[in-house]
Amino acid sequence: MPPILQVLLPLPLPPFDFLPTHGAALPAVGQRIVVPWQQSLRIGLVVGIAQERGRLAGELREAIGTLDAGPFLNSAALATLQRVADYTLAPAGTVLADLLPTGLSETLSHEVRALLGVTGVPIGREWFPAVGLKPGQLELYRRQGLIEERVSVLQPTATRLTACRDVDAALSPKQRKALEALQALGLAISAAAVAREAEVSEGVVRALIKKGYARYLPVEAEPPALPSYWGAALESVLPIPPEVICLSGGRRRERLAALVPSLLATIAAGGSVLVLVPEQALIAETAGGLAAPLPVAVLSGELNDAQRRRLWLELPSYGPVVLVGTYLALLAPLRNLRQVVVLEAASPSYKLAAGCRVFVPTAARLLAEASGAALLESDALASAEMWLRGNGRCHQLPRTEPRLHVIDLNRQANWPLSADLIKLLKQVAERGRQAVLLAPRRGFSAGLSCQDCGYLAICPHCDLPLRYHRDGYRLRCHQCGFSAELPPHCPQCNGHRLHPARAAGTQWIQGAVQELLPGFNCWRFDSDQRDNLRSLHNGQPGVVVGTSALLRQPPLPNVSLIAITLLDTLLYLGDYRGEEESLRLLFNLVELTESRRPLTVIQTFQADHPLLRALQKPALLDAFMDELLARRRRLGYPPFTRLAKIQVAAKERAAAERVANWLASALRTLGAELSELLGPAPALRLKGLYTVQLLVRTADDDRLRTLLAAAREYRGEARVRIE
DNA sequence: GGGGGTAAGTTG
DNA sequence: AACTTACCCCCT
Repeated sequence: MPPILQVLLPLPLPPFDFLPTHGAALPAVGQRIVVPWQQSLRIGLVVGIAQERGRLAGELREAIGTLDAGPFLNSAALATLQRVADYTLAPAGTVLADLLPTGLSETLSHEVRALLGVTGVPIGREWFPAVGLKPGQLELYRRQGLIEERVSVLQPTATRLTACRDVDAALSPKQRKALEALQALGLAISAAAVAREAEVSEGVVRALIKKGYARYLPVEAEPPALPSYWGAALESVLPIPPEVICLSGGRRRERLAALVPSLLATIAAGGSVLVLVPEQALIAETAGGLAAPLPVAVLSGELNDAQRRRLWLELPSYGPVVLVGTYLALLAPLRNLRQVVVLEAASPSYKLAAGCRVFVPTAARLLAEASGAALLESDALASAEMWLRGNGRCHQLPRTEPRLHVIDLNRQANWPLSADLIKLLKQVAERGRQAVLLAPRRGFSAGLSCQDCGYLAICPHCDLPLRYHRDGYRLRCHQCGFSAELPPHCPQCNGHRLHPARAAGTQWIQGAVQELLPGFNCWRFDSDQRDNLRSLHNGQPGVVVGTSALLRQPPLPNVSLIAITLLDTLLYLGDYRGEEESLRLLFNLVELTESRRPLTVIQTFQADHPLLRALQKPALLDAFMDELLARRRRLGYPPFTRLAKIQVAAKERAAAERVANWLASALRTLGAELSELLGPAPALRLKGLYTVQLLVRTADDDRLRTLLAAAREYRGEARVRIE
């Protein structure tokens, strides 16, 4: 009885069973394998080999063949894949498609031939490209056991020119010169290259080709160059104690520098390190900073297919190395992975927006567990989760006490720039310095409303206010992209007093600054308009108004003022983590500027918020984090519970509500208690779909999995998504 | 009887 | 996800 191969394909499905290729050696777990799939072939991974079969062997199809001599994923990566699938409740194939950046969508060479002694098929004993056969025919021969097949990855080729006959009397002197030059070159990139070399015109070389003295030859393409990074060496700092697993405080560069001794030690001991960053923009800075003292390789979305393939195939043969990458590097075949470092570990950019929607630091933790590697997370401000996990093993780099000026908007008249901020901006202009103003959103204002009847413009596809944009005087939905002209009068009462809502966006702030400081440079930087900031980078005076997009830019050299124009929006953005995330953003303001202590101004209606005290007095930060945790514990939020969001979406409001209510009752039937089920919330329209949200909150993973079983298997009139 | 569209079901 | 099948409408 032959064993059964469990093959995982990069499709939103669990592993499928196949019979091993007839007459071939049994593949290893982790190896790439080509299998027949529907009418064609697909590349998958062997994730298990079972002795007993789930269904009759006759119903299984036979694998076509493997692509490599050994595993494509190592056992730690395979275990991580499985753990991430368990954790996110996504099919393992979804996780594979999300996390494996190369190897499963190669172009294949596929050939067939008749088995020895087989007659009556229009195929001989010679290998023959399978494209010449109809898929149905191929499948028939397969089932009857008449043919054998072989597959391999089609290597990328390049065309080169080569000589194929020797010089003879039939050639003109110039042609002779060209052919001799080509013979000397062996393989030439092009006819033009030969012509340059022989100092003749290209037509001469073309004549050689036409006469059959030279011809184009497909050759294996050169391996693509891998990117290398150079940066200023990091200033050496005191190493952090070896037991530390959570690092916070300081600047990004300082945190990176503080990690170097630990990375050096791992490399010296023959181990490899994976350093994860949340976004592409941080790759160069990180790899550049580490490359001076350490052997560094990089794997991110910036690499093209050929580069990824090369790196993946070469990594197992590398010596100890620091691999700097985005989530695409999680499953990389590093030899002897001893340390996983997650930089900016609380960054919301780590949350995958599609597929299994895993939070990458969570996947990194599962990888570290599976490989027996040490895990170290770092961020300007530790998240509640990091703080709890790192209990007693947290290390904080010294923070400079900011020069903070909190402006209580309850006591100031001017809008959107308070009198105090205006005074400070004038000083910046007078002294020829730079200022950075961070607004809570792009556009002119948060909405358009009628002063007479209270009407507020709402998106026709979403239950959200339309944002008011001054460029082109339009209303835009920041959720679905809908855009409309400004109505000439109120659609509800026909009144003419339509006014922008007070919450000011970047356009409003920029306008206000330009009015205040005529002739002084004022740039805008948000996802709508990314002004060229070169003059500011060169140190020239000016103001830049932007959103948090500015934080991903290099720091400015001559900043004397940073202002948050409205803290309050930030505080109420998002969920129960709003406060923590706001404080993190405030700590990250130091990345805007090269100067140590620019004046930081915060305009707010809540001038006595505890967050501002924690920002001002670094010594109070531990107490702030402890209080944050205490509150999370009291209210039953993560990290003390496991929280899942179920999103039900349908075109019809009634369908979404029906399914959500059905799910809620199914959860109760499964034993969900009152405190474990929150919602269903009222239906909200987003991008034309009515969405209803349910939250499931349990004490542990197992309980969550039990309760979510119903939602996971639901197929019906609404789309159900679990995060 | 078939083109063009959508919804539902299957893939080993 | 990518594909097949079933079904409907409408036209010839």
